[in-house]
Order: sequence, then structure tokens, then C-alpha cells
Amino acid sequence: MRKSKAEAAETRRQIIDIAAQEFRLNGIHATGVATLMSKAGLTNGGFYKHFESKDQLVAEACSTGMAKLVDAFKTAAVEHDGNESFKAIVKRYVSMVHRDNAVGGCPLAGMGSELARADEQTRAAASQGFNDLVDVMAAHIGRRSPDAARSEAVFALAAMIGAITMSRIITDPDTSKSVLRDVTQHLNAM
Amino acid sequence: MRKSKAEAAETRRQIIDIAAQEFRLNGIHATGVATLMSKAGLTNGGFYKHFESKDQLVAEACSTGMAKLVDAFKTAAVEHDGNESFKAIVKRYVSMVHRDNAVGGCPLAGMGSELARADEQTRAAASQGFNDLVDVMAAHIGRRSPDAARSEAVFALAAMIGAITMSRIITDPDTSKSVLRDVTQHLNAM
DNA sequence: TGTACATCAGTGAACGCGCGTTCACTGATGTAC
DNA sequence: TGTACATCAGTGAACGCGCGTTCACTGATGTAC
Repeated sequence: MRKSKAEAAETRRQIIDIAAQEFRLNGIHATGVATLMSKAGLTNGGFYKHFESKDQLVAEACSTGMAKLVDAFKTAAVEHDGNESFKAIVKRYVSMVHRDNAVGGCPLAGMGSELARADEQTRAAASQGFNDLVDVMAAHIGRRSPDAARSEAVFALAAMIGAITMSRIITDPDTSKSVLRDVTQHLNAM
Repeated sequence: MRKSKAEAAETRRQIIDIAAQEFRLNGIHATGVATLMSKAGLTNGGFYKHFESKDQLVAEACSTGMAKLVDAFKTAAVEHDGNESFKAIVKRYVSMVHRDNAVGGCPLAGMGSELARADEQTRAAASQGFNDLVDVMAAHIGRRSPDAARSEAVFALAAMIGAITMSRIITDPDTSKSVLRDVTQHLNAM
């Protein structure tokens, strides 16, 4: 039954990826270890050959989820020049596509209130990701001082996270859309 | 064992209040019906004499939690005149006191990502609350058109919700504080 | 290079536990006469 | 106003279920000689 080191490492990576998706879609609490393992084509018992606890997986899933989002921000920015790159990031994030696809979306928006109650390790991973996102955005904001750019990026990102969270909660489709529109407009006008 | 109608109504109100607190503090999923009832000085079985299901309680707790926040916004606004009333709302919401007291705080910040996965009834209650908050804020934003004021209020509230959520996640105390500071500054400068 | 053995990835049943919900019961409240 | 009875708020045990975690086991991989 034993698998090679390479296979085991791949399995581990796969569990983390599936977890990152399920946690964002259904929530951390609502996603069980057995479900996760079965989605990875394994049985529940093997989980603890890869992770010390579910909490550890949560931290790692949060970490890789954030890293992928940071990359997506960089990609969105690179595809456009100077002034437009900030708008490109906002457009991608504050979108109906993002709202309707929590699976591959932002962990901070998908599991925000659960992360606030998570352990130190997980919150540290989320914090790191938040800072990285802010850095990428600040680099694409034209301001006299780097401090002013960073402060503005923090403000913008908070609004973006709040916008996606609210747009997912709001029942009326028009109101949900208008939240995304309003936030996008004000961020673009900054 | 039967209690009078007045007593029963009071019990019901108490269960909702306790639920509203616990859901914001520990999350909806993590708060059990039995725990809730025991905090209300009752046993679990009696729960279904007051509510059809836990989901129904979640919706009602969300509704009353939002209603109280709307009142708090109005109070904060009334205590200050004209231009300052908007700033007063922001100051109260985007504060370390709010960050550290989820129990009595904003349901949208305290259970945001869980609300996004809640049933129609609960999300409708949250939506109603969000709209009410926006209305109060818009009334205290000096803008040519009501539409512009409303759009600005939506943007501001999204940023406020995102700010509190992130400040609760972030591990480093200074960074957490600076998120609140940055968002407050930019909102005041609007 | 070939053999003997230790390692350990993965299995699947089992652990105790808390979940949301149901149910037969109790006895004070509310109501009909 | 007083009596007889129906109502129903609250009790507490029990339901099936899924949770995170543990464990003895299997057998291919990795390693030491």
C-alpha cells in the first residue's frame, strides 16, 4: 500500500488544494476531513500521515489559497500598463465571476469570519497573504509617497473584501450587482 | 411546568438575544442549540416550542442583530451635527472596541462568510439590515444627488465591514490597528 | 546487483463526542361552562 | 366566581448522524549489507 515519496508529496498537495476549494465554498467548519479525503480518492485514516490535525490543514490551505491570489493579482496587473493595472486588479476581484465562484476565489472573502476565529497559525497565513496583496496593489498606485500608496491599498482591499462578502449575502440580484458597481466606481475614482 | 404567555414571549426574546451574541462570537455552525438553551437557563428540548428549526433562529437572530446596529448608527449620527454625523458612525464602527467585541457588534462582520452560505430567509434579513445601514449613512452624506450619496454609503459600508473583518484576522497588533486607521482616514476624507 | 528488513502511505473500522431534532411526559396556565 | 378540562412551555432522554482522531493492519517502497 505504501506509495513513493513523490506520489505521497503529490497526494499531500492534492489534499491541500481540495481543502482550499472546499473551505472557501462550504466553510471550514462545514467541511469534514472524511469528505475531503474521499474527494481526493482516499480514505479518512490516511489524513494523519500528512497532517498533524485539521487545524494544520486549514493553515496550509489558507496559505496556498492566498499565494495563488497574490499571483492572480500580479498577473492582472502585468497585463495592463501603469495607471490601468490597479483598475485591472479591482475589476477582476470586484466582479460577478468572483462573487459566483467562491471555489477559486479569495480566502479572505470566502471564509473571512471563520478566519477571524481560527488559530494563530491560520491567521498568520491569512495576514501574510493580506500584506502581500496590499504590496502588489500599492506598487500599482501612483502616489507621492509609498506610505500613502500602501494606506490607500489597505483601504481599497478592505472595500473589495467587504464588497464580495456583501454581494454574496444580498438576496436581490440587482442590489447585489449594484454593490459591486458602486465599489468599483469609487475605487476607480480614487 | 407551563409558563404564562408573557413569560414564554420573554423566553423567546431571550433565546434570540443570546443566539445573536453567540453566533457573532463563535460562529453559527460552532454554536449548538443545546448550548444556547442552557445559556438561557433551559433544556434543549424546549427549543422547538419556540422555533421550527435552528435555521429559523439564525434568521431571527440576524434580523434583531441588524436592527440593533441600525439603531446604534442612528444614535451615533444624532449625537453629532451635519457633517460630523457620518464621521461619528465611521468612528464607532471602525474601532478597536468594535473589533474586540464581536458579541455586540455587526452581524455582517461577525458572521459574514457564514451568512453568504445561509438560507434565503437569513440572507434576506441580512440584506434588509445592510440596506437600512446604507440608508442611515446616505442620509448623513452631503451630496448633490441622493443616488450619489447612496452609492457612496454602499462603498463606505463595504470598506467598514472589510476593515473590521480583516482587523480581527490579522495577527500583528500594529498591522491590525493600522487597517482601522487607514480605512477611517480615507472614509473621513471622502 | 541481490537479498533481508525497516519504513511508512494508505486502509477501514472504531473511539467518544456533540450535533439538530423528536418524543412521551409534567404540571401550571388559560378557557369554557 | 368556581369547577373541569384542554392547552402548551418546559423537561430530559433518546434518535441517527457526522465530526476529528486513533489504531492495528497491509504491502509496496526505500535502505543497508
